Amino acid sequence: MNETEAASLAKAIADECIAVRVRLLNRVITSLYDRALQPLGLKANQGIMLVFLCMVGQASPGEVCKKLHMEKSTVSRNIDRMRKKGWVDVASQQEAVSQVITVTAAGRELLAAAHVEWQKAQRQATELIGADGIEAVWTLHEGLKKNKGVG
Amino acid sequence: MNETEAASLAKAIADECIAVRVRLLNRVITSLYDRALQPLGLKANQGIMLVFLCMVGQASPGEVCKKLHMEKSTVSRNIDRMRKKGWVDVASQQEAVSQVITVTAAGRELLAAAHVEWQKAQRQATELIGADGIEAVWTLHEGLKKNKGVG
DNA sequence: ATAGACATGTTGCATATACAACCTCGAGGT
DNA sequence: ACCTCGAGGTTGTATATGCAACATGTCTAT
Repeated sequence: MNETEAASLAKAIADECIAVRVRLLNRVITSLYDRALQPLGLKANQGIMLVFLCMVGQASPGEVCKKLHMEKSTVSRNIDRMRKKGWVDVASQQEAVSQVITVTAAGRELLAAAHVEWQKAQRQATELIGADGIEAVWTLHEGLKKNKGVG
Repeated sequence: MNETEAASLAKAIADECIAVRVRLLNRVITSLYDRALQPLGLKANQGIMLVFLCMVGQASPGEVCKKLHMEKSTVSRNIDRMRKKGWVDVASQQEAVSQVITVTAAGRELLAAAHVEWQKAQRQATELIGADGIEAVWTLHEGLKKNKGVG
């Protein structure tokens, strides 16, 4: 395989690859939200987890994994960080295997503060990808909900 | 802010948030490619960089950053890992600030091997998101190319 | 000339992600 | 009663990501 062959093969991959585009989109979008939330010491991912937990009231780590399609070790360590910051409580239910995560009052206050910053990022993201982009994101998300059962 | 207020605020965010959906999509899609490329010791991101470098022949780290919209520290460390594995060469041009990265013969062989595995992941991803999903991804990518100048 | 701005990379730190290995506990089967 | 198995979490290791700080070399304005 010489340089010319490699170049044309590479171009074929680059022209078609879904992962290239999805990962690029992820980096661009995530950076908008990370920067907006930075003053609160919150990253996009923990923000997403906080929103999910506030929404459902309480959940086990396993439920967070399933709904957000995050790896269990990621969830485990993120919950630990959030617990250390006082945003959530983790209770090992007596006689039960699974834990129960609840959001503290401080966590709810953080959610309220994050909402303001989130709106800024959401506005920037909307401007960046446009109405067509929004619709495209929703199309993709609906497909995943159908095929993966994610939240 | 009590639990009820937090729950409805959280639901409003979850229902609209672009980052939630983009990040979820990224995790799902990336895992398909990571698993397919795993036998080669290659992760999706280094695969993307390898494809880009093969396609253009040679590039500086800065050019990789711009085209792939990756942070310069990410590129710096990834190039270093790829150099250690013998996939690329890095030459500090004499009298020049910027470096020149080229793909080695081993790197081109890896590209050829990765192409086979890539096809598997690409097929899985296509099945997962469907024709509508493909079109949506392309819509989003075209928008980013227009607004961000990415490759 | 020389000082300061700028471009280019590297390194430190923290979080995010994922696979693998491990631990613990409860549920069934024998 | 005991043993295995599986579900649920934690920890180890590695890569990915991004901000901040730093190092270095170039270029420009004075």
